[in-house]
Amino acid sequence: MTSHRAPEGYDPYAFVPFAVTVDLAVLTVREERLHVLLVERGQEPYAGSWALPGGFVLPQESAERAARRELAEETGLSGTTVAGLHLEQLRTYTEPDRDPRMRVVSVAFTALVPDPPEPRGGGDAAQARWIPYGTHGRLAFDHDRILADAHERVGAKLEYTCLATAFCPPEFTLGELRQVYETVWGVELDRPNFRRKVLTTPGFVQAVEGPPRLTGGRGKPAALYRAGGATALHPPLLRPEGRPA
Amino acid sequence: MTSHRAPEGYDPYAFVPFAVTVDLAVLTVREERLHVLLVERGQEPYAGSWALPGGFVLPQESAERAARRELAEETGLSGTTVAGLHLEQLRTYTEPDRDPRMRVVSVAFTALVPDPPEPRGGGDAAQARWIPYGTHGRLAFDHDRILADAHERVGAKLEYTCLATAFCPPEFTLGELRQVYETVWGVELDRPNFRRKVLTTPGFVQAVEGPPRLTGGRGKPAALYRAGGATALHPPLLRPEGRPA
DNA sequence: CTCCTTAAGAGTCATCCTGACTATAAAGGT
DNA sequence: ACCTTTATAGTCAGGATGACTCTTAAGGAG
Repeated sequence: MTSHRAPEGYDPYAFVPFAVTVDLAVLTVREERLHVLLVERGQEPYAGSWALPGGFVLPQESAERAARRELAEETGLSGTTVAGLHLEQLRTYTEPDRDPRMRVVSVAFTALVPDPPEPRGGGDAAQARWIPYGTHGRLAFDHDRILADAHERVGAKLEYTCLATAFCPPEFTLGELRQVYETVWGVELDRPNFRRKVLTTPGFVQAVEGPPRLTGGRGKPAALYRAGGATALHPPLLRPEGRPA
Repeated sequence: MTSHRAPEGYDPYAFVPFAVTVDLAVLTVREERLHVLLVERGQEPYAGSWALPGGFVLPQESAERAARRELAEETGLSGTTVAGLHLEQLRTYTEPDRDPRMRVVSVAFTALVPDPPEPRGGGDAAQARWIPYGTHGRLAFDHDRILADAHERVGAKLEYTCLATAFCPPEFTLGELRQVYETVWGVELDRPNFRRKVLTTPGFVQAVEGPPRLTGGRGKPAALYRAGGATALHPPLLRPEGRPA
């Protein structure tokens, strides 16, 4: 069988049309908790339920472009801000009955954002809010599954990439970076060991000149760092206890 | 915006229908080389070019079911054999112009098969063949990209999962397992160190009772092993030289 | 039959990385 | 003045790894 032939010969409309959507698992760390951006659905099915933001891919868009467009619409972030965000394709969800209305294939993305702005309630959603991970009830469609997959994926990528800096503002302390790991993994890490690991990995972070940040927090003021150029972590920074599949 | 509303209100047919296909990067290790299952396209576009096997997702199928069905059709493997194969969703390719005929979104899968049967030339493809990785010319559509992504993904997963056993027959020697790593990574590994790592990782492999395999090869006969129950490798078995992104 | 080649398998050793831990410095709160 | 909190420096033992050496057991060439 050739790769792209329709079931009944070549005719673009000889088969059931699929709708293609994107769904976004937008994660952030706020006040030492992992938060997810959710929208409240305004219509059936699942009216009143929380769902991941997302929407249809337009005729001339790639899925990633659609994801960035939807993200800007939902969060009120500027287009240039959204353009720089870490956005990664997670997986595509294709179960025939995942949407009761019609056949919808959804390309899911994960986005990591630093210290997030409060989303505008506007747009087309009834409301869009940052919800602490796990405190939402059941989400619409298969979005529970998507969100769980996103969490697992992000947790795994923290191990062997420098992705954690995507949760941080441009300049951050090592304490804030450690907080990202602790929050996503749900564990406590040893401060000195974490520091040693980050600082001895070439290109993970780079020190920022100037005085320590004058923060309102307690304790000794911390030095500031920027994300370094590296993307991969060798050797990785493994989760304690070994990672169960 | 609610998650699944059509651009112009709710009407399943109010937007351009997308075709949804699956493409398969089926990899195997044969004669110390990585091979890919490719089909020769019988019609335009790209008639005469090699392409990844694949095809349209049928109305009541998930993408994974479609992938298994196509794989059975292309390779002539029995349904039960295909059911047990390692099949993993790789990524979805959605560039608007990736297929010149129409808007086609393709969900790509990676499959790993042990010592492969020669595919039947039958089916609908002009021919289906195992081709040594890299010796094919340019593939049709964006299949070069898909294949490269599959290679990279498999190489990465060998590091931190027990996936390598999916390339091996039910009973295999440590030399065969090492050959998988060497072939996919394109490096040579130290025999004793590889052996130590595999044997000290709980659940990676389990020894098979009985005499060593009477093989036609030279050298001391090797003991046989089966895949153990473990799926993750902790700590991972990292590629030499550090992995560039 | 004997030597050579090949690969399996056992073992050594130094180095690097990590986890656990102690200690000091510098801020805010009471 | 203390106490709490956090950053930062440093130590130390054990595990994992990379680079080796050595022995064992097969096939092939002469």
